Amino acid sequence: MAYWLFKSEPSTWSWEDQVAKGATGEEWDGVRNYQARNNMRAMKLGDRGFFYHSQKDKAVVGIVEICAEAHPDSTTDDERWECVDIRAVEPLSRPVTLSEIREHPDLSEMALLKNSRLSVQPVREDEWRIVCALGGIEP
DNA sequence: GCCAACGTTGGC
DNA sequence: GCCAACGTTGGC
Repeated sequence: MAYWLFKSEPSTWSWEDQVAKGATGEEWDGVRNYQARNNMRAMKLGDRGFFYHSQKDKAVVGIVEICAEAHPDSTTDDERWECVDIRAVEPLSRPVTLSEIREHPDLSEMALLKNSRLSVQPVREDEWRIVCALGGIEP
């Protein structure tokens, strides 16, 4: 199983919006960046991801699961762009903020810090475990 | 609201 | 295929 991180501005699409979609989930559409798209193409059914709120929150707030592998993005006719569907699994007991991640010595390699503008990122298994621990949930 | 970083576009 | 111009993102 692989791990990922999905970044969203809460004013555009928030964790609460994601939770409201329930087990059916929702397309992670609108991505127009090749690196982010390639990451989504690499995702397998059942892979897990962090849901990160950018802008005001700047924190990982929940766990999501891939519930449909890459398929054409319904918001465009441009066949270059694909997306996966994700569904909310559970919220973190407490959000893990960007500053906490930055301060943690074992999280310094996270794409969130190294490539802050990438909206869909891979997360290493050790990073996954640490952030889950900080968030007060089981990995 | 500003600005740095960075990805994309388009002219050459 | 290079690179300048431009647009967008996201932290501060």
